[in-house]
Amino acid sequence: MPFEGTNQHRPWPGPAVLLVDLDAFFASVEQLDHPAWRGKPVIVGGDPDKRGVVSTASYEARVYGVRSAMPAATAKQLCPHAIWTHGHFDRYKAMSRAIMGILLDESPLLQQVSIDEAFLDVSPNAVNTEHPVAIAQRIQSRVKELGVTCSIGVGTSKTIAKIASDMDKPQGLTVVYPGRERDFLSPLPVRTMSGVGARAEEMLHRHGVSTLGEMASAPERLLKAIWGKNADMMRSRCLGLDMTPVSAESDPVKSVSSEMTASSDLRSFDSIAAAVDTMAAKVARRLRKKELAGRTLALRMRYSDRSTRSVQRKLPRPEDNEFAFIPLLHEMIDELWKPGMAVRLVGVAVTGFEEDEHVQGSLFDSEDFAAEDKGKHPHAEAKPPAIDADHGRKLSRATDIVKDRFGESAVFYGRELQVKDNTTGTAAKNPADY
DNA sequence: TCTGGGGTCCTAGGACCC
DNA sequence: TCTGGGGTCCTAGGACCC
Repeated sequence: MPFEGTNQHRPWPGPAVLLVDLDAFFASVEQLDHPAWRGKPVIVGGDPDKRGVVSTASYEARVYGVRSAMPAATAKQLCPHAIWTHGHFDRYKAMSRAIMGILLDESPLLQQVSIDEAFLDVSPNAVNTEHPVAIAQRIQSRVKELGVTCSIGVGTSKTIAKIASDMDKPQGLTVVYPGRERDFLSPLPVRTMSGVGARAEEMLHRHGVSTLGEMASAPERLLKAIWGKNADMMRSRCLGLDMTPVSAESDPVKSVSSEMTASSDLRSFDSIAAAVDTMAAKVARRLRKKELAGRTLALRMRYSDRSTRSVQRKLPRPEDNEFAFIPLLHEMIDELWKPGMAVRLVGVAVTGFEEDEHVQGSLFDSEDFAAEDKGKHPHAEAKPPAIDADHGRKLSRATDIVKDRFGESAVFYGRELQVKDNTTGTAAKNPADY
């Protein structure tokens, strides 16, 4: 194989990028923490009987055809004897941090893509004279000492490293030497390229384009129809001409959201409002933790036929507490839901963060709010909000303190209690529940 | 009781301004 | 009375990623 092998004597001029991908990460951590589970099929995911999906399957479970994102009910049929867990996210985060620390030992140019994936720029230069393959091998052995494994792709760009990392799993090391990029990419199916999803693949196939080599010479019109202004970029990536640098700076957060699929469809305003209130409280709490406040509030619903609709509204000013969100969200429910409709998912999102603009309580702020609110809603005086903005901020900070001390499930709002049994939402994510 | 949750980015249409 | 575009902001929907 011209692209594989780990011959360190072959010179490596120019840029070198690694993509480090942790193998079946969540399942591997579970097997590390539960010695009795090692060598056995382990599935981390939601409940098979509550519309859950598979988050990660161990390689022993993959033998049975179990895959990530598969309905948990399907996975259960394929592998009835699998060991099942909802997972321990805080534990995975801690392990991920430790592994990212190992990568940072090798190069400061680390771009973490997700909890289990990161790019690392290890281009040889005056400071780093070591061969990229030697660095990759050392990373693999150091990660293994922590009790999990990783696969690594080595290439001259992020595109190449990413695709290479997928070629041989688990514990693979795939190297594409400089100058070999086009030959490596050209025979691969279009779907292997990041950015080509189900929809793009289908359109490409319909036009007789099935490999990256064919995509590189596909008509301008076709690529434009699929990727718009990114068409040229996608074409050059097929040619191995990706220049996107590994970026150590993390992008600012642009939205914070929470959604929940009910284990059975919601059919009343009260049950929908209860779920929405819970989502609003979760989003608000995460906003406060991140010291963010947003000006745009969005509500999303998925109906029993799986169609989805959303509405969004501007707030008079940036907010970070649920008492500012909930009255508005209840009005938005009326836009998306009419009696008789069955709802399987509700989601709440906040966007529109202005730089450095987390809001702390101020008397002037709450007067501004009242004035603007009156202007928009002429009848506001007849129906004052149950909790004013200032009181809401104080109340939400008080609940934060209780939750920090006693855990997320220590505080519930009245409506939340009604749906606690009915949904697959917050309860499953809370480590305290296991 | 098949098909999650948390994100980012792009597009298209309408409002609005000049 | 009939009529242009460019720019920007907002909204809703959808593709895609892990």
